[in-house]
Amino acid sequence: MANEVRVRFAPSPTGGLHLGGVRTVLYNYLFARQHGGKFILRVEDTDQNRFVAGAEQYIVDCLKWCGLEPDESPEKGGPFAPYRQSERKHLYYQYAQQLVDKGHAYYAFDTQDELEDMRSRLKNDDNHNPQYDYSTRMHMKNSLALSREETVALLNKNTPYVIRIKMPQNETVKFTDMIRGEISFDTTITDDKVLLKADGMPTYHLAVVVDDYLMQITHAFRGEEWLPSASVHLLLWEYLGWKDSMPQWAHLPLILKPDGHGKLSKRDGDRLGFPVFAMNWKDPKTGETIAGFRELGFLPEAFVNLLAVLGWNDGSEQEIYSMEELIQHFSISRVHKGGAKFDYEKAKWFNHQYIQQKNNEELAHLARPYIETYAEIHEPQYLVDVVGMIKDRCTLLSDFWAQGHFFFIAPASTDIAAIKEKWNDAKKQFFASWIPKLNSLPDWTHASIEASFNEEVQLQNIKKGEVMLPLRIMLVGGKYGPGVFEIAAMIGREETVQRISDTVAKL
RNA sequence: GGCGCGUUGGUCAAUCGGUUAAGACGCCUCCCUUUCACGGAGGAAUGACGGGUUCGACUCCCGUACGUGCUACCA
Repeated sequence: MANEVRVRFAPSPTGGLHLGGVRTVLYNYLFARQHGGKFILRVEDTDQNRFVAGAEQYIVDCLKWCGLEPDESPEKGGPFAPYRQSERKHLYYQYAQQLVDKGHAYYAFDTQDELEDMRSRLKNDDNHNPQYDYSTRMHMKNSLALSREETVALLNKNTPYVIRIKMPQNETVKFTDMIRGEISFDTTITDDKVLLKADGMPTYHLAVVVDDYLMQITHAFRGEEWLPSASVHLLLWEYLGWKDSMPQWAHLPLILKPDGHGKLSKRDGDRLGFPVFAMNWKDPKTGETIAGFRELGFLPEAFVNLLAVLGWNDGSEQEIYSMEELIQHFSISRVHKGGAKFDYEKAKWFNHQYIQQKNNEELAHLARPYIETYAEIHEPQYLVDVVGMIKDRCTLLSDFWAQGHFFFIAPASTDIAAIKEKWNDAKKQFFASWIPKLNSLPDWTHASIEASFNEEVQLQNIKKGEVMLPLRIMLVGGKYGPGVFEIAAMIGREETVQRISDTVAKL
């Protein structure tokens, strides 16, 4: 137990779960499984203003869909419960107080207005963001600048306050990141971060340290955006006297917008036409739904695979990995330092690969909902056969309808124009005389249909190519799909004849 | 502005001082296919820039540029 690997994913339940979040989960999960350790889901819901109903359940559902289920979580429980920081509120104050007692933190009574005032007063071209730090703290309303009596008086009057860390001056904080190697910061440049908010809730900075310690986290993986504040966390580990139990850090590279600047955000999805969230997310406030990979027709295995290799590779040429292979091959030190632009085309390629790998029974099961939205499926085996015939040309599960609708219902629209262009009496005659032959064909197989077609071509002295495309368009609606005689065999005699005569009538 | 982190084709990327600088996606050409795909064979396309160190740098060091992140009582 003492040396057990324990990692955690600590999302803030404020909305949909982003690609990058899922990748962070994945890397945590792989690392835990690889070391026979535990993967913990801890919900960081310390900001009550940003509470979003359903967001936590959504995250849990996403992890389930991806097959990345935690060993300990708010819903599952575990030896370090509760796993929701809002339910651990009572834990944090004592540590903040401990820091104040040791002189590493202090009470600050400044109101929002006073804070804003200081910032706007000090803001200039050389200082875009004035900080609450060594240079300003003695001019503010806090227990460092005020006398002991004044402080006590304010406290007794129940004046709202926060507790801030007192960042030391001119110290260098160093640590070794598992991905980036040695990283150092000058403590002077970071501000006196709020540790405990006026509502009694901890900020991320305090909560992450306290909970990582209490939950015996051994390795902490998080996004690169946390790097600048790592010095605060390191100092906290030290000041709280827990330095020896501090986890090893790894700051993951960001996933960037495919077209240029900045990290990928949910807005980019709508803008560029691809999903950013794992599953559909419906914002309970606006009612707006943001598309997810799942609903768009991605397989969870493909989604996990493509995320795994976005920023990591094992040095080989392998690109397709099962979860077991990922667990075996993954290595945090081979994760890239630089951010990666997300490439939706490549993402689709992965999904196509996984669709091809699946057997037809499984695929039929997965494609079923996408088809049932539009048409009734009478015979399960029929679906299985159809899926087998069209899976080559399906990249997303949703493609099964686009590529196979004509197996279930007559084409909603037929590309008449493409036939009309070269339509003539000879072709008209061909179909007119072929229909009765079809009606009297002794057996209805793609081979017999094709043989009959060839015979008729001979008889009418017409070029086969002249009538193949019209036939396809009549049955399918457009210039696509598997072999036309296979389609005819599948949809049956009656339907085939019906579609041919219906289309001919329109010409 | 300050500070951190990063930088190999359009994109994902291998290389861990000596290679004709892999591979994949996408793109282009051809083959297969009387459709569309799949598949097969080819092709175009890469070390930001400038200094060092070294017999030798994509690889190590330093600058510059560029990108990106942070700079909240948000995570």
